[in-house]
Amino acid sequence: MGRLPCCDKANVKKGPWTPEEDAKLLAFTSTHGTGSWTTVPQRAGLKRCGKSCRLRYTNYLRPNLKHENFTQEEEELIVTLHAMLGSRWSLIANQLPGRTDNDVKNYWNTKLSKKLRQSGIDPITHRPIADLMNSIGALAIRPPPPPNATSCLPAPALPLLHDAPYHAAPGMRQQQQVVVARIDADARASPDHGQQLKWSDFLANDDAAAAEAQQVLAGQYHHHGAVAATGGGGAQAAGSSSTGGGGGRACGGGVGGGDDGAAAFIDAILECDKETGVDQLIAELLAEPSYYAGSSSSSEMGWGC
DNA sequence: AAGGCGGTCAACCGCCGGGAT
DNA sequence: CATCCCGGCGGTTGACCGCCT
Repeated sequence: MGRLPCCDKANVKKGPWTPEEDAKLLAFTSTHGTGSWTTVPQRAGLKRCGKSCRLRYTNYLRPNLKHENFTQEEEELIVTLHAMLGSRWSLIANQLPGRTDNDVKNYWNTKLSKKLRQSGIDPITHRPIADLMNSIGALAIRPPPPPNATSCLPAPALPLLHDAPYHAAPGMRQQQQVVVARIDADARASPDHGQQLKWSDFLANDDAAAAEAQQVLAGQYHHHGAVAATGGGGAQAAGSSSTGGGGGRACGGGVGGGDDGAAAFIDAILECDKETGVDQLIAELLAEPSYYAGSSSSSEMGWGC
């Protein structure tokens, strides 16, 4: 059983707000305040869902909202905070007076993420894309093709040994999309194969992220000018690729810094491979031409035709 | 001129957490 | 403790607009 709808959808208007509706809502909120949104539509004489009223008010009608373009300083702050908090837009928006979470989210999705990508920074991890490709290239090992297979293997055939459940902080959810692929030999070759690396060992908890954000806002963060540089700064804020060093618990190293969970996790796996000699096996497998299809870059990565 | 296409952004949807009962 | 209700949040959608061919 799903939840009951928040309002009677049959009698509720949807779509863009008219100036008349805006005026009614504004008049009501200015005299009565916002109070209980579920009763606002009825009391304000609007055929709208309460949630719709709240959204319209907070994103558009609320006093002191900025409607002009984002400034360079705001851009840099968004990038920095996103590097630490992930897509927790309301938290980010709280640090930008006059901006709403919807504003920040839209601006990120349409402009900033693209800008970062063009600067060679992965907008999800805030690490240089080249680094990520190297990591993935070292990890994405594919099983030998079946005898009758064509030279093109589908990516989903990858075994996922470390795709274990973890308690991703909300801001880290997108990092679930990072596929960490390993070969079975890894687990067998490891003397500690009973233990597995887990994302959770490498993820910052919310408090830590929030604390760091506060440090940034307190002026302890020295940003690096342009967004491209700030992206690097984001990577810096999240720890360099070597900060995860020492590897994960399974291989006896220390746990990577919590503020760069994904990077530390990947680095720990690489470190573990080194200790167990699996990296040699991986290198041999990578050197085997039959694992690759064609010569395009995506094919070289073994991701299809 | 018209259709295709991509970018932008307001709005919706569904889930979640917290407070009230 | 369990359930309900509400507000808040993040992801997604779709309308609109301008540019290009």
